[in-house]
Amino acid sequence: MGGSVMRARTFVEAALKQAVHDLGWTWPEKATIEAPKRPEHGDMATNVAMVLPKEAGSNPRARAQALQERLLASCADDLAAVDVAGPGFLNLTLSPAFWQGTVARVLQDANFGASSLGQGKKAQVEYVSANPTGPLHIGHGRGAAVGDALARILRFAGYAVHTEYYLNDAGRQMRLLGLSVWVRYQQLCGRQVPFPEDGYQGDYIGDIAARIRQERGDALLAWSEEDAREFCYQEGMNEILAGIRHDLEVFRAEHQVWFSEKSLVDSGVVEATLADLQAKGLAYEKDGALWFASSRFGDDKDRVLRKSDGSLTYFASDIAYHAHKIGRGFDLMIDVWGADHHGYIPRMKAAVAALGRDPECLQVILVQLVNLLRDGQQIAMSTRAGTFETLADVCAEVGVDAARFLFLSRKSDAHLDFDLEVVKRQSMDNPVFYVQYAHARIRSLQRKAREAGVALPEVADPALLALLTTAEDKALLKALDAFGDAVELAARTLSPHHISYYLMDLAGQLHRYYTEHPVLSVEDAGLRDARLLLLEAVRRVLARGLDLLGVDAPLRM
RNA sequence: GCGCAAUUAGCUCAGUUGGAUAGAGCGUUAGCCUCCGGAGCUAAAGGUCGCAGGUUCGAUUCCUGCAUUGCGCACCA
Repeated sequence: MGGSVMRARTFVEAALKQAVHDLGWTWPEKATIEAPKRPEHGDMATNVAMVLPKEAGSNPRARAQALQERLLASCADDLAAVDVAGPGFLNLTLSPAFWQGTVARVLQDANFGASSLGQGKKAQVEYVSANPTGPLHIGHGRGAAVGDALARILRFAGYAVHTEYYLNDAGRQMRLLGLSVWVRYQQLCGRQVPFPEDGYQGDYIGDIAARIRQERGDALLAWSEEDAREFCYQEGMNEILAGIRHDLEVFRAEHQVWFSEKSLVDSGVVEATLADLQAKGLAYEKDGALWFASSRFGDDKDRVLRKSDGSLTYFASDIAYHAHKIGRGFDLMIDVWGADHHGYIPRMKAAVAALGRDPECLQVILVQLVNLLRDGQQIAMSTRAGTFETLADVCAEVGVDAARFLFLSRKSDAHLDFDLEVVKRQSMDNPVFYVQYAHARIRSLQRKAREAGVALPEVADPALLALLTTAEDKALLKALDAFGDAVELAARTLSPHHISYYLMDLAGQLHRYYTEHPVLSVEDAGLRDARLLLLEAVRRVLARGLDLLGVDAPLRM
């Protein structure tokens, strides 16, 4: 077997399947292969002997013993031990050489840990998509971190990923934005105009109005009400949007496409989609409104598409948008939403079904609200500006790395306390420093080595790697080997936090190793070189893992 | 009232195709610097995985009921 080019799980799976096949049995779907928690259970364990059909042999333990003999005969070089345990578990211990080969695999493969899970399928991640009516706040930041990390992880897992921001530039909120700016402008010009009750009250509205007045003077007062409002809306949205784009760029959240809702309406895609639904008999007129028969696809009730006053609901353009996505050939559509929109999922899935697709093509990631604190005291999240509530302000205070890592250290659908003082702290309260420190420590060691004239060996010679024999060596090697498993888990479950947990574990292994084993001060030059190679492999995996989260891997701290 | 989610150590949380004695950090306690960065490491204490049933060789994981908490239930966005 070619154990030297495979990850442990891949190797074990192939060897086991071959052994099962050789014995004339078929691999059961329920069989699992996993790294056991307890070291005495070997490096990899399988329940295959227990879940094989009864007719395959007398009892689980006997089947396990047959497999044991088979494996020892065929893979003696890579297997140090095969044990039958408990009710029929098969515990495999891989040879030291196999684990040591992990260093070479990492150093030779620039994409170590990458997966072919996605098989090149087209996936789209739509995230943030906040209405451009004000600056992004901390909650949007969490959505941005999750969406962006998801895109990075899915790319690494073999998907062709596109990222997109859906711009709600049509509808009531936008009219209200225009009106809010217009009223502020008039007030600046000395007109006594009452501010609309549901208008946007943030200071940024006044700033926009002031800028318009600075550029145009009182000229707008002579315009028609409609023209002035339209102008104020355009100016307001453009300025706010520019701010959003800037904040996202600083936050390292990339959107390849900014998709305009207005363009959907103007180009007739919305009307065409509604007509299509009607033609299929899935939309109908009632009480002067147009309804979508979403209850036929599992939703609680039917939903309005066009109100009796003739205006479209947001749901109508949302359906059209997803029809457009489907038309662009995405196999997987991922929408990142605020968790308070969870009630919206059944109707959106119903829409996808009505458009003729498996509703599973749409995966909605819910992102819970962020509780912003300072020293345990909650910071009010009002619409007023001034406190540290915008994403930009928070990033300026705690840094992008710390903010992103914290957002990605928890399941997205769980409440999160974001304490500004804790996130600034450089301790395990704030794991980003723990992981980054591990990377910086290795860099520091490599600097020291260079200064001492010690070069990293160009090839990871198995004879050198054979010197990596301690318990800490093996723990580190196994952790490196497991990177691909973490990537696949994160991609499969659309959960970036698995990468964070993996990195905290790997960093912990590194710190332990560092404390336990000297590298440069060791007598034996061969052992020194072997350890340098191992640490470079760890550094590369740390850097790649951090990159999947959009977090910097620093040279020094 | 209906629906969705959550409930794991004192605190904050991991634990996804059901696996062997349930994990991490913080906090607490006791240790580790003549040595490459102590922003680190080691160890201890700490649990009826909300409660009660069920499914099976085996359940924190799957099913049912109940309790508590949060969110959602518009011709709102």
